[in-house]
Amino acid sequence: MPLLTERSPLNARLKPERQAFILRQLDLHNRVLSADLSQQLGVSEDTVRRDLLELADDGRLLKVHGGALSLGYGQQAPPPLSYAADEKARIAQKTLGLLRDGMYVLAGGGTTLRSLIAALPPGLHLTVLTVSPATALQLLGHPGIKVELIGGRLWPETQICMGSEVISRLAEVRVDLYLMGATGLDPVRGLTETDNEVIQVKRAMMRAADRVAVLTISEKLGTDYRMKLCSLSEVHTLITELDPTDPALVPYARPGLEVW
Amino acid sequence: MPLLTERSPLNARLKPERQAFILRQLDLHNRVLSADLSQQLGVSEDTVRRDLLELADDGRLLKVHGGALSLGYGQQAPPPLSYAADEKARIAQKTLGLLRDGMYVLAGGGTTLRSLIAALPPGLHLTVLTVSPATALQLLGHPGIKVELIGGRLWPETQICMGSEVISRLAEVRVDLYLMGATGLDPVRGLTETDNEVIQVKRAMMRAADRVAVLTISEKLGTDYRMKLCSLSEVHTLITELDPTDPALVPYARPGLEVW
DNA sequence: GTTAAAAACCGCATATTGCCGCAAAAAACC
DNA sequence: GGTTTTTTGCGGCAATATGCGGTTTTTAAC
Repeated sequence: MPLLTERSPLNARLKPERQAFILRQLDLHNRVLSADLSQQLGVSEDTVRRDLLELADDGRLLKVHGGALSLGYGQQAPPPLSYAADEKARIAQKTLGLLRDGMYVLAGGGTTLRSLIAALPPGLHLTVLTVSPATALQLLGHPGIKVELIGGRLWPETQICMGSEVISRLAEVRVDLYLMGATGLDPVRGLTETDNEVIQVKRAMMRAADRVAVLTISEKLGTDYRMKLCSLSEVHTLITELDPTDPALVPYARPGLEVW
Repeated sequence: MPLLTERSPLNARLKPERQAFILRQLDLHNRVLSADLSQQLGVSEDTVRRDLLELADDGRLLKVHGGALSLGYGQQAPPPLSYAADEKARIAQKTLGLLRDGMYVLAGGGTTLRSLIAALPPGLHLTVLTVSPATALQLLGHPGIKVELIGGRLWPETQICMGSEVISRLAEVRVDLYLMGATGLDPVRGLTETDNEVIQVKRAMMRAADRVAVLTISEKLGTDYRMKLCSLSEVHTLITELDPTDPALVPYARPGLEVW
């Protein structure tokens, strides 16, 4: 048992100093262990853990079992939620009803998906596959979720990985559910997109999934674009922020398509 | 028994003198403890506390539990970029000398890499492969750069894709340069890591690259961790924020290793 | 799966610090 | 010299911070 060397290592007796030290270590190594910090700072692990909790509450780091991680270097700004935050939160809440513990889920990009991720309950255990690095990074904040990133050429316009490499990877997997964001959605034309590459990727994802759920704000209902992705009959669940009985949703009701 | 430093505390009995003394101590040490000041000044801790309160009200210092901190403490680790932004910017500037138009480059994760990306000139044409989604996303801001994301299981601890899938993908590529961040770097033990998985990925990247450059702030020089990644002889270029002639870099000088 | 170790959590005891009010002392004022 | 104002110290009490023992949860190993 080492005697206290007259003073703790960095004279970090004041709480702000301790916490600054912790953040500095995090910057340096991206991860810290409570046990290490306890020894370096000369305080009990309980104190370290309380510091980590405070810093985590302030959004300065991500607390995990045994220590802490620096959170996504870039996107530590928590409020990048887009304009229709309320609607998307409602969509997220409904979507939770689709998720079961242990599921394999494909997730696209888009702000609606981000909102869903923010609403995921801590206890949920999922394996999520995605072509969107942003989605993948955001999912890291949820300890129960395993994240599989499908790599390939990353395009600036869509911020997702696209290309033949991605398609062939998707052909090798099978998942329970595909959570898809929509670009254009019309009762007659079905789902439409502006980019042909995106269509190829989304189709590959649909083929890989037992069930396809489309998440979209009602604003996109009735819009269509040049390129057709698929017809509504290939979608199993449609989730909007509206009540399922809302008149705007009537044109979409059909056998085999659940409207939530 | 209070030691008399530089000035007899008993001479500083008047409030203005006491407060001046406190501010001087703060300038000197960036931190003061109420208990210490009470002893040094020969007044009660209550008086010290009242002094600190006044000074805090005047915005001259930051009062915390147990003492006070010099201002600017909270700004030491602002969210935008990590604390060693200056050093990393200098590293980035040097690293640009390694890059040529049309190159294929492997990039790791880490804040040093992010700083480099921020410093990339607009005209530069590169193809960058990376296992770090955060790095990939940041690169999207540069029009001239093609981004290839190597997918796989994404781990929260490191925020990079790791695993056998990544390794086998890396075995299939060949690039001109690998820009590597360092965890531990020691003249004797070479490069060391805390995580065995990371080592596997980094080794695969080294095998894929004609040239390996290690980017690190000097703070990491002389640190080592449990697991050995490789010896210094396998590194071709070492870039720090220091001048290449700096004494701290002397132990690293050897044939075949350029120190920038 | 089961089991064992580690970490997290909880409540509590304790020590330190902060704050309020008061009274005495000092200083300032007339 | 007497009065007023400021300053200081002290006691009591609340708030904070920290460590410790016990239990629960998580993780990892088998």
